[in-house]
Amino acid sequence: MTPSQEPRRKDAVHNHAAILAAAVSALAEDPYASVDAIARTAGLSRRTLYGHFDDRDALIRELIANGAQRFNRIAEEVHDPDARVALARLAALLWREAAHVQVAAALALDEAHVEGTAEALAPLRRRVAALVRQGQDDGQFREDIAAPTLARLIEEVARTVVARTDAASPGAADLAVRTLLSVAGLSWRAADALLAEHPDLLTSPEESA
Amino acid sequence: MTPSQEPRRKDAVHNHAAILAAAVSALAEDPYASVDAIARTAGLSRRTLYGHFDDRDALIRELIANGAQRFNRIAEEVHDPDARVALARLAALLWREAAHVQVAAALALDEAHVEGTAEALAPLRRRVAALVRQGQDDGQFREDIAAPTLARLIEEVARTVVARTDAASPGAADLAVRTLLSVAGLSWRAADALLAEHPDLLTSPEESA
DNA sequence: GGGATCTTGCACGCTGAAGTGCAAGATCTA
DNA sequence: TAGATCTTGCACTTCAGCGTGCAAGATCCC
Repeated sequence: MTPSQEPRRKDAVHNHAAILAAAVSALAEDPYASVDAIARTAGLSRRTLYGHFDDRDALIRELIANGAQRFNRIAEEVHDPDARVALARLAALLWREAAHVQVAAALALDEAHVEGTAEALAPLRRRVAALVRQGQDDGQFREDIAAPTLARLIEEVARTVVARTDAASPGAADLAVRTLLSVAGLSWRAADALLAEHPDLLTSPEESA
Repeated sequence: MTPSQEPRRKDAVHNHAAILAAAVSALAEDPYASVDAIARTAGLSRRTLYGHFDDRDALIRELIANGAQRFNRIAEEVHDPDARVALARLAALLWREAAHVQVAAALALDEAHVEGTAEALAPLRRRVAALVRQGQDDGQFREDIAAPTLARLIEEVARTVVARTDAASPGAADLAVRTLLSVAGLSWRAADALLAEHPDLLTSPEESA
């Protein structure tokens, strides 16, 4: 609520960020990583962590807030008029935040934080729901499953694919995108054709060699 | 290994089973349910549970063995020559074991028991892998994803759908079946048509009114 | 009924993780 | 460089969950 702080030393600022980053990677591996493990991952002592966060929960809450902001921003970036393309793009963009998504997914399933994450991710959820409705209205998405259910299904499958796939392996992002289009109702050939028409949705989002 | 026991009192036998059943339902809700919670769910004291199982791990192992046997038996039951139908039927049959599947899924993700569950479920896994290969050979399943990857994807999605769906809600089983066919590469209309041709795959497996 | 078998409550001990206080030392910043 | 700000190690408390010993009472089975 009050992001402004009285002037802090730069190493403190740095460490605060380092702890959050460490929490992302540690929790992505083990959703129940201890405070000690997180601190150590950040190269700091457990005691120091408590200088930055009141308790474990405060850390988690800040993590959620951070992640949600990223995701919701991404959701706003997607503007394609074609719901299929929009869904694919959303998936591709979120893929780049894989580690963050994994943590968010884990926390979203953790009884203790369901509420918080649900609330924070509401904008992203709304975007998905809107996409699904549009996709169905345009006759591009499946109609054998009611829109809210389908939206939820897509969320869950996305969660799973991100969480249970080695993000580093080549083609992993493609697999995620293709899977979501399939769940949305497209045949694999239709999805394939769609991606062929939109090469920007494939593989590396940066135009590296 | 030695299921035969010297004669045990019938209440003891009953309680042993009750504990296993309680473990299924308790762990389905909370994968980290305590021994105490499980015992209480069975209407027994924690102390009694330790009379039936050496420790928590022994309980879990017996649970895995039980569940795996059910699943593997189901996997053997499926004989349809059409891979699409076979996959759908497999999903439909497994759905009836939802609670057991949930536990197995949770345990399969738990670092401490991955190995055990993986081994126990190998037959089911092989069946899925074979189905996928056949489906691809017959040109019915997607070919944009390599067979082993697709098999894994189907497993993961199945896991998710079962775990994250209210098994009691009407049509939940249908949703699971349709989702898996989609992931296999079918368009939703193709899946719909397939299910229309095989009404026995839909809804209640028993022929109730 | 009576002996064997179970169940139960309670009191332990053990472990791991959370969170705190404090004083000494390291690091920034003005 | 000096004072403010951080970091750290260590000792401590709390708490929850696991696993055990034991004796008293309940239940079963012959």
